[in-house]
Amino acid sequence: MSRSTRASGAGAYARIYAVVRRIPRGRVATYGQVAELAGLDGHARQVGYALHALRAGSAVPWHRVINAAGMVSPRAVPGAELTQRQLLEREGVGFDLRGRVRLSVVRWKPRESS
DNA sequence: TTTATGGCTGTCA
DNA sequence: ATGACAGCCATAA
Repeated sequence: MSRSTRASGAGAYARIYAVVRRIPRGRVATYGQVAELAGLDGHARQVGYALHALRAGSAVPWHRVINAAGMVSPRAVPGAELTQRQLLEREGVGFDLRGRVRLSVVRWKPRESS
């Protein structure tokens, strides 16, 4: 890091992972929400990239992070969204007929002690 | 260094 | 309610 340490540095990733890791099972959070909690308020996209950088085996439940529409993003890799959906369903997250979750119900609420 | 792309979001029709 | 467009910004090449 020759460049000075700033909020938008590589440390941002660790912060994002920390937030995602805090998401309890059976609950989901939107990219924008995670970004805000990670201090990257407004940089929802950055969260998506950080999660994309993760690899299988990471302790980060990336599948619990979805977009503001309440559904998994149609990533470049076909089938991946189905995998995320299955993981969520396995945790008790109910999906809509259109493949959307009820954010009003499964939306993770930080602050409150689970 | 610049260029191109992207796991989004919010607004308008 | 859904569908389409533009904007923002960091990462990777």
